[in-house]
This record gives sequence, C-alpha cells and structure tokens, in this order.
Amino acid sequence: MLRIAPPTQKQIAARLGVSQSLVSRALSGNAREIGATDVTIKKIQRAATEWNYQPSATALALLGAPTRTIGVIVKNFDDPYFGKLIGALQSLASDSKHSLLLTGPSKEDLSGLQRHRVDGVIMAGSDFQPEGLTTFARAGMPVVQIGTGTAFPGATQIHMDEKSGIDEVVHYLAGLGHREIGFVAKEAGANRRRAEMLRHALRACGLYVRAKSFVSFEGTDGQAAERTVKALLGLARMPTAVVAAEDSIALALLRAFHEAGLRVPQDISIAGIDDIAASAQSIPPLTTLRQPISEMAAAAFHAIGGRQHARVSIPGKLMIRRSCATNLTHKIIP
Amino acid sequence: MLRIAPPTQKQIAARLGVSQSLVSRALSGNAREIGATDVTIKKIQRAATEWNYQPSATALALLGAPTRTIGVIVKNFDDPYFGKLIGALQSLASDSKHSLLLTGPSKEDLSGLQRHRVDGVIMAGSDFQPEGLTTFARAGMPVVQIGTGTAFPGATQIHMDEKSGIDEVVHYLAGLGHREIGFVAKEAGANRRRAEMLRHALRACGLYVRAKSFVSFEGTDGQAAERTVKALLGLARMPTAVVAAEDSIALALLRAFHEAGLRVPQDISIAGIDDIAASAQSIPPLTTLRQPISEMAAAAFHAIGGRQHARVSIPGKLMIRRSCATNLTHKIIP
DNA sequence: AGTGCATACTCATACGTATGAGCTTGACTA
DNA sequence: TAGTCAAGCTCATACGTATGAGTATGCACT
Repeated sequence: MLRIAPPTQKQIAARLGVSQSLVSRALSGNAREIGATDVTIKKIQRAATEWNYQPSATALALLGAPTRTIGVIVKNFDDPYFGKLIGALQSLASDSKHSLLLTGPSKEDLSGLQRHRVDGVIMAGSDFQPEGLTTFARAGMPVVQIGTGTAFPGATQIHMDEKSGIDEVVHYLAGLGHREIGFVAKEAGANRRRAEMLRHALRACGLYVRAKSFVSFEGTDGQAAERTVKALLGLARMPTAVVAAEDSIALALLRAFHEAGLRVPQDISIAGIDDIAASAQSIPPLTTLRQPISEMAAAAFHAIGGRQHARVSIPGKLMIRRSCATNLTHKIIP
Repeated sequence: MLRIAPPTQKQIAARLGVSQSLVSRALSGNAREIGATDVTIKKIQRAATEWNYQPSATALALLGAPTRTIGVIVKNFDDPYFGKLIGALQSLASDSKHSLLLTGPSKEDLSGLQRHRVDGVIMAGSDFQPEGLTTFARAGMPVVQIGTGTAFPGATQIHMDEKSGIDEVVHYLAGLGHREIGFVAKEAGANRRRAEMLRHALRACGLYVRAKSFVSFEGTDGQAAERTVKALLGLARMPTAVVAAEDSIALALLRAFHEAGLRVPQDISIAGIDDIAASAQSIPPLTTLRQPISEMAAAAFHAIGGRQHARVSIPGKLMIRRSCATNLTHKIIP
C-alpha cells in the first residue's frame, strides 16, 4: 500500500501557484508584515486546513526550534505509582502542546533522547542514576529528577517532603497511643533514608527506637510478607503499629497479618507511604502518606522551562483511613 | 547558561580537516565503497565517539528515514493495567531501538503525532475512537489498537480472547458447583459485550441466566461498591458467585462484602478480569482472568512492522487464587 | 519621462545528513 | 610525454521550514 505523507508547504504552494515562503508566512501568521493580501492569506490557510497540513516537527527542529518533546525516563513500570505520575505528566504536556518521549534508563535509550533533541529530561524514580545522564546536564539540557536519593550535578530534584510526612505519621500513631512502632522496608537506599527519618521522628516523640523492630522485607515473591510477619511476631516486644516504606509492602502485610490470624487495626495498626490506587480498596482501607503526584509533576514541568537548579520539596498528605486504631495493648506501659 | 549542542558531522569534519560527506560515510560504515583509507575512517570514528556524536534524528527524518518513533495513545492512565502495558511496550521498543511518543487522545495530541512523523500508532484502550485517527490509517500509517470494541478501518486490533476466557471462568465456577452466577460491571460498551459473553457461557453450561443478577456498578466513589453489594444482597435468588468485569471492581466488591459481614469465598465467590498488581495481594487473593499483556504488546509491535490488517485474539490465563470456593449453599438445588 | 515608493510578492540560504557525481593526485603504461 | 586508471577524496543537492534580502508591478508626483 502507498504511504501517503501529509502535504508540505511546497506542495500547497505549487497547487495554489504561489511560493513556498509565502505559504510559510501565511501559516505562521506573519504574512501581514511583508504586505500580503488578506485574500491570499485566507486562501492559503483554507487550503492548509482542507488538506490537513501539519508542519514537520523534524524540519522545525532542524532550524533550531525547540522540539516540544520531553524525555521521560522510567526504570520500573511495575510500580502503580508511576502510572499515575506518567498520567499527570502527560496531561501537563498535552496542555502545553508538548509530547513525552518515554524511555528506559539504558544507554541506548539515553542516546535515543539525545538523537531526538528533547528539550528536557524528567527522570522518575529514586536512587537510579542512568549512566551518561550527567553528560546531558553538563551539555546544558534541563534535567529534573522526581524522587529522592542523590541528585545529579546540575539537575533539579523534586520530591515529597518525606521527613515532615513521616513526622506526621509518627505523631498520628503516637497520638493513638502507640509506643512500640515498627518499620518494614526493602533494603534499598530510599528506604534506608526513610528508616533514618522514622528513627528521628520516634525520638522526637520521646519514643524508644528498637533496632529489632526495623524489619527488612526480603524477596519479591508471595511468601516475602509471610516471612516478615513471622519475624515481627517473634519479637520479644512486638510493635503495636507498623509503618511500611511503600504501600505495596503495606498491602502485602495486611494480607499476611490477616492470614496469621491478627486483625488490622484491632490487633496491629499499619500505615503505608505512597497512596497507590489499591490502598483505598484494601481491607481495611490503608492509612497512608500520599505522594503529591500532580504537584510534583507540575513542579517538574516548571523546572524544565525555568532552568533552575533547585531542590523542591513538596508536602505529602496523610490519608487517614482505617488501618490504624487506638492502641489498647500497651496503653499503660510508660 | 550556554546550551551546548552535541557536535555535528560538519564540526567533526572541520576539526579533522576532511569533508562532511566523508564523515557521514565513515560513520555509516560505507566509506570503503568510495575508497577511503582505513586510517582516515578510524580517525573519524574515534573522534565521533570521543566527542559523543549522536546523529540528529530530525535531519534523518527529513531525508525520509523512519523516525523509529511509535505513538502510544492512552486515554486513562488511572487503570493500573495500562501501566503494565506501557511498560511492556517500552521494553519492546527499547530492544528494537525505538522510542515511544506518549500522548492522550485529544485532537492536538494526534496532530502532535503527525508532526513528529511517527512510524506507527498504538492505541491502548477499548471503545475509544480518537477523532481523526482514521485519517491516519487512511494516510497509510500503521494503526494498532490494543483492546476490544469497534475496530478502525485499516487498523489491526489486538485483544484478549474474552469469549474463551469467560467460558473458562464460568466453567470453573460451574465445576465448583455454582448454579447462580452474577455479573457486576460499569455501564460501558466493553462491559456490555462481556455481559453478553457471560450470558452465552452460562447457557452453554446449562445454567439459567437471571437478568436481575446482572448488576451495574454505578459511580466511581467509595460507596459505589456498597450500593452494588446491597443490590446483590436484596435479590430473591442471590448469586453464589459473582464475576466482575474488571479487577478494580472485584477488589471493591471484596471489601464491600467483607464490610457487609459476608466471607469471601465461604459465603460468596468472586472472580475478576485483568489481573492487576493488587489482585494478588487482596484478601483473599483474587481469582481472575489475566490479560496476556506482554503477548499483546509483542503482537502490537509485530503488527506495526508488518502492515497486516488483522484481528489478533490472544488467550488469557485463568489465575486461580482464593476468592472462589466450592458452593455449599445451593449444592442440592438442580 | 524619470524618480520615489508602497504593495505583494519571490529568491536564496541555513539547519544536519545521505548520496550520486565530480575532482585531484600519483603511478603505470604506451 | 601524453594518456589511462585507480585511489581517495570533495562538491552539490535534496529533504521541509523560516527568514533576510531582493524584485516586479502599479501609481503618484515633479
């Protein structure tokens, strides 16, 4: 089958019997300045819309115009949180007539971005530094990272204010009477920092920090949660509330505790971080610290345009649902 | 700050004291044919890698080369199923050195795809026909739809074989002794077709089709599930098993039934369709018909390359987990 | 009739790359 | 000493668009 390309200015010009340059000016709206007639301009514009003319982005890019294309690097699409984030970014891009070029973190992906001359790069995810991205930043390309972890030299970093958020979670749990608060996380950089923040928050509330209550969630299989719950149940001083470093872990714990015969929140309270879609539909609905996704997306877009090397910290929001309850067990213990 | 663009062939040529055309040939590997020396070729290649040369995709596109860019149209990013699908597509794109241009379904988004001269378009989602996409197909652009619903003229449609899948679900439930099987769905085209398939499957298993057991899930708020469960509980002949048209609905039902005091699966069995990430972590883990996401993604890529106007139907997989149990209630009733 | 000048355009060039055709240099042949 | 030929390059052009500079036409004024 014949591949019919959209018409070019040249083709339109030929059919109307005018020059390509006049078509260009008529369509970009500055034909007046060189004295073209309204009649001619209208004629050209009508022909363009009728034949469904679309300027070639590639030709424009060649002239040095911005490509109106923003690279988005995502390492792990499995995380439901990224789906939302990409959606928010896409919506913003659409509004400002931009497009998103979606790629992975590999070297080839990055050179793809470079070949396409993207106007900027947004990388979504904590603690991953694609090899060669620093080259981009050094070359003057706006680079924005949404997530925590070590920032790139010359990149804007945007993230939830985890410290205040975790403070709020701990304050909330302490207010419910919990004195023994545990933490469950996978052994990654971002989570280690969250653990440190939790320790700090616990101390600030005058609570004791028990090393053994900080349990690592090992593995990705279905049994990982069971193992973690077992470890938690085996503790001499079992926590009455557990903070999970991510909602996906919190949801897995919810199920594992249920299967172990413990009721959430009557027997143990669980709080998460992220507020993924499933968290509102779990049994019980999960109390969690919501990532300010649309705000972060907006900040990222703004940063791409503004060329500011900054760190933007946006407060999260504690979604109080039903997975945390007043502590009855340890109420008396000082 | 100065925006440093990557070097061009011209710049490399100037610094090495050769012509741009020689650089072009040396880098594209056909310098031999015009008799260039190995020494010169190596010299140019070394300089190119050293200065991190990347060919301008825009210049190549201008020459008529494929842009190695595939448009992906997504209407609704909230659905966790699309996150997985996009991930699968991205991975395939990466492997074949393509990029994904992610856009929404609006008219501006579509013209963005046209301006960027994408090599093909994949639209993810059932029952949405972006205005103007047919123009693309007519112009000879490969268009692939992943999802059910009315296909475009000239587009390849790829979807799960829902009919066989639903047959399998019903057969499974009937095998567990269920005679009264209900259906819950939002009132959309795709779901209406699924309802029809369910009716057909019920009849094929010799089960009675009760109009009242086909309940619509109205609204998107938290109470929608409660309302649905109330409607189900109010039925004269309450189903002992319920098929939900989407996992997100099934999960909401799981919670609503639990809050209404019914145990799943002892008191009522629930099956879903899609197998989103949360379904494996629900209480109880959801038995559901898994969308063959990576297979569909692969088929979509293949179709973009192959220019076949076809319908590809890929079998789903019934993930038997723990939300369906043997029917004890109606066991005796014929 | 010649000059000035506004009107309504067209021409030519650049962007970065690929590629067919042309050019220079030196060695070898007649 | 001119002629042939191959080796190793360079030149010129096209792609689609924007834009500074140029051009043809008509009209008024002296």
